[in-house]
Amino acid sequence: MSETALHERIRADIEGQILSGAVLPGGKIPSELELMEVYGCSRATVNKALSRLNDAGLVYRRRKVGTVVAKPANQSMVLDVPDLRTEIAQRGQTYRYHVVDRVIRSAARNNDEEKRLAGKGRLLFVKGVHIADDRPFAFEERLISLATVPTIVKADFTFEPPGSWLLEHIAWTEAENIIGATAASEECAACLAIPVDSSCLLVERRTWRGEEGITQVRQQFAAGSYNLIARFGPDQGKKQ
Amino acid sequence: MSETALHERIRADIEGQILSGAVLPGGKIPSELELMEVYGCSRATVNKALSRLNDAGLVYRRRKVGTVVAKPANQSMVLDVPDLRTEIAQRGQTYRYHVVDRVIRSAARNNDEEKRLAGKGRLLFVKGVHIADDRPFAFEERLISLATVPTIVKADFTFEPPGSWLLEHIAWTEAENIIGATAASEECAACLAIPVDSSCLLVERRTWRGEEGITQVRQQFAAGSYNLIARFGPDQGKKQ
DNA sequence: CAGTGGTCTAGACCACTGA
DNA sequence: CAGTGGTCTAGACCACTGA
Repeated sequence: MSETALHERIRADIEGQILSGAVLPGGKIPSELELMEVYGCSRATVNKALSRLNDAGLVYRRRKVGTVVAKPANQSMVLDVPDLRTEIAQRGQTYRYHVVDRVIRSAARNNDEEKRLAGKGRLLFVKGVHIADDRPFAFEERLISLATVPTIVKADFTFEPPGSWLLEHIAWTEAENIIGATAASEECAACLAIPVDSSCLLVERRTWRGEEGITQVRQQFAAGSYNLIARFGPDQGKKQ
Repeated sequence: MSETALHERIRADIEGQILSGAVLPGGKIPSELELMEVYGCSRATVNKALSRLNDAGLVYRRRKVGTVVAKPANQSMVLDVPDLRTEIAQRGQTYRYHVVDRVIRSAARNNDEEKRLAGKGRLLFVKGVHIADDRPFAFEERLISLATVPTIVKADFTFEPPGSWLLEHIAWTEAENIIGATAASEECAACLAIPVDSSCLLVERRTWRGEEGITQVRQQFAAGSYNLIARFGPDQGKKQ
């Protein structure tokens, strides 16, 4: 085995040709048979390289036609949505979560979204503040489906905030984030120690496991105190 | 060949066991040799299934140890960052871009970021407002590297806004978005027809082609008028 | 029909790493 | 040392699809 695998070298070669513009969108990549000769390897190896490029969306492949460079209509970026406790710890700050309110209740009768989340069970509502180095950092209101996550009623959130607890105990299969701005309500402003109506970053997230809703959460951050970062680049694909 | 490929069936089987919680994080997936017997297939086939799970971050694999279910630390979502003109058109609204200012200048001497973007060339600065159905929608300040994109000096932005022009004419390989909130400045408030200091969603984006900077842009949206949406789900991975 | 990719097999040698 | 994954080969049959 050489330093880097051959299939990886082939993949990088072709990716380079695409990104440098040497092969334009719509342009053809050599067929697997041709690449076998160029690299003096088996078809399985070039197939692996081309399949990865296909998975990454850089090319598409069709029988008889061959492998073609895709158009960069690809405007999707990768947004890391980290656990707040983890993120604050990584900054070297001390983390604390303060529970403002904690109630078990049924879904509101006039709220279809809550009813979908609750299913046939009840909801745990938790309101709290994330605190970094004794300064309030995020105001959070969260609903959790007890039908999906019954064991969370025993959790102690002064020890571990509900978001982190859920991450440790439940695998989600689907999530949606809506990111916007809002003006701080009186309660939010009091919790974050900022003036009423000042500008806040607002993140609303819903997560599911298959068809079952797990949680929905609304987080507010004082403007400038926190940003989300989304990236697109060639250094993707490294995990764990 | 059956309806779905065998490697895909194996992948889905194991994914199901992970997502349902039948195998917990840290739990072991059978070795390739064991799975060969279970599914009565060759090692290459189970390897392909397990490799895809590894790429997706659901498991990690180590020699001698085997394949282990990863902790769901995997909090990366896909954020679509669409072209504003396209997005407004898709909503069925009429789109217009109003140029507030347009200047060609050198990088500011005390601004390292501008100097990196400019390289050895000058910068095109464009300030403008995106308008949907005659209502101001976004306030935008943009710098474009003329070293990288010299032909943009001839573009008519009343016809096509600079962001859309760039999308049509330049392929980028890397992009970074910083998403936060801010309070509207006097100028921004005037352009968006909102009160000074009201809450705005702020998107700052930089794009590169290889090592060369293409553009950096700062867009502000009145709170509530626009949201970004990021998703994670099983319907990912379909491209083109 | 003929070219191209999709998938699979049976086997091989090797690298890494826990015991 | 022994088990496990990483990679590769040479070959096979098939499905799809443009000409």
